[in-house]
Amino acid sequence: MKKTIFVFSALIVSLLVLFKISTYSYTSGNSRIEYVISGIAIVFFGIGLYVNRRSASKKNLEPQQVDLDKLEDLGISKREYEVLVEIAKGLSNKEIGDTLHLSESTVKTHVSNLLVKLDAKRRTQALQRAKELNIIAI
Amino acid sequence: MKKTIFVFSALIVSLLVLFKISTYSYTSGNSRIEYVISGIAIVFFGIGLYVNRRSASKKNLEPQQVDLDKLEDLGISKREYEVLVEIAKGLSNKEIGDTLHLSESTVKTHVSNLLVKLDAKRRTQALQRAKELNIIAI
DNA sequence: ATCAATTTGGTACTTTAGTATGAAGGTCTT
DNA sequence: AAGACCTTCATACTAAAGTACCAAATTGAT
Repeated sequence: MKKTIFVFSALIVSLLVLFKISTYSYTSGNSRIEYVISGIAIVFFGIGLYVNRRSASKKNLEPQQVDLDKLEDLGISKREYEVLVEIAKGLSNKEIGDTLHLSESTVKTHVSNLLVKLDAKRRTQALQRAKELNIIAI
Repeated sequence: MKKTIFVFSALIVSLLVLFKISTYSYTSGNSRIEYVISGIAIVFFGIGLYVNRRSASKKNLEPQQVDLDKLEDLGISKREYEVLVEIAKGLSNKEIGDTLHLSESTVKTHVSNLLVKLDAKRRTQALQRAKELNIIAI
């Protein structure tokens, strides 16, 4: 939350500076108050833009972030999830067994359980469901 | 661009209203100018937030746009691409045939050609390659 | 009109994928 | 310790997926 602290600090400083400017404007000449107000409006409009740009760029990354809480809801175990990730890479059951040091039989068991838990008939459908549920990246 | 028009209209109206308030504040009593300025700051900060929220939600959709020029480079025909899209939805060859009004044989032919053109051994690997090449959404 | 590529479809075959069922060891909780 | 769940693996089977050829109608460009 470093960004939040920075933004709020900037807000407070801007507020103080503008208060002083407005006070100065008042004592020296009133005809410039409109300009000061315009300046304040522009500055805070810019700050509003900046703050949301930060949070927006965050949100662009979040959709590719996995929602690991949903795994518990779906009853998907760690090992099953590991298999799911390898499926997403386009590997066959045999290849998944090699990379995770499992027999093809075990992989098939995990895949079968995944299909039930993801309510899918095929591994491609499982991938599509997993993407919908945000439990795998991209 | 209806949103842009609305936002700028709101900006102009806010500006006019705040100018009148500030003028009134000035003639009736100067002690409230700080409050007016604070109000202006908050309002324009909020407008800045709103404007960026609109444009941010637009940008979230763009990265999932397909790069159709690459299809020519890869030699993937229209029909083959249609089959690829259905594969991404998790459909079986039979189901793809039903939705595209093709026999399962034809779908198999298209899939086989896709696998060669995408340099994949399986349909799941084809999906992963297609995502890498940005030729399918999500 | 001809040639190349696309689209469609078939048969026959091999290879993966997926189901069903059983079993055994490990872990964690009550 | 007993029960529940996870993990591992096996066998036997069915169902898809994928390959290899072949063939014919369609389309697009030269």
